[in-house]
Amino acid sequence: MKADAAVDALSALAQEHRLALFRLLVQAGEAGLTAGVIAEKLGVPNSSLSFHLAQLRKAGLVLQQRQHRSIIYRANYSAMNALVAYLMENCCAGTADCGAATTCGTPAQERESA
Amino acid sequence: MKADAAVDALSALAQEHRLALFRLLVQAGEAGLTAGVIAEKLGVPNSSLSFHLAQLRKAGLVLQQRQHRSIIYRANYSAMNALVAYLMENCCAGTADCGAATTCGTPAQERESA
DNA sequence: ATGTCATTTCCATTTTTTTCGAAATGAGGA
DNA sequence: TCCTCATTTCGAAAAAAATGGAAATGACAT
Repeated sequence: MKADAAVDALSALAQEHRLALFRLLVQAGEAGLTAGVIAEKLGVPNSSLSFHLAQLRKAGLVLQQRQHRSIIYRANYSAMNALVAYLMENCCAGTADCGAATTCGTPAQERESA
Repeated sequence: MKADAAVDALSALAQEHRLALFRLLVQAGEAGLTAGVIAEKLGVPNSSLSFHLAQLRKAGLVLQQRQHRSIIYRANYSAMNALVAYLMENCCAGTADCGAATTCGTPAQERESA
């Protein structure tokens, strides 16, 4: 993962409505949610929601798929995992004492292909 | 972790210089780095760097400590881990198929006390 | 083909964030 | 005490992001 992509992903999550939206999708799992349902749950106008969904999609954190008349949105778990790995890359100066068990101390290369 | 705190942390990381800075500290480990060294490594004016350090500190992602004439900055690994846990809270609708081994499927309560 | 419903685009406005030079602060060391 | 060096605050200007109503799009069903 490159720095630009990481900034895009973090910017996408760094907003009240988008963070709530992303967590909604993370919790919804494979089933996902339609734009309409999301707008209602968040209490945000459609035009605003559409703007926020586009940001998350541009950052690669959310995937969409048409289903009948609605469009279903899902969290992209692998993008999320890549972001976390990027943040913790080569952490703790190799001492593995930061508590990030899954990523700490692992060289970047090994993780990026996973 | 509350939503506001998570937005603050994500906003703090969602900026080119601050993300580079945080990763620098993550990789530096316990030894940390002085403000002066960071400014030089990032090629950012002191006043700008100070602004960015304050943002990261306000978000709880970075800790400071005076050492002789300089001030040493360190990444706050536990804040980072809490943020990741928040993002993945109750994920995948309980199916544990999103690859977030350490947090997926675990109820929020169990993790927050860890 | 036409109607209908879900979602997106457009636009102007408002709010928030970033920038950095110059001056101020603050903690040692001599 | 007084000097020096590291860092922070101030301030004002520039850049970027969020908002929401109204109009446009696009796909499905009849």
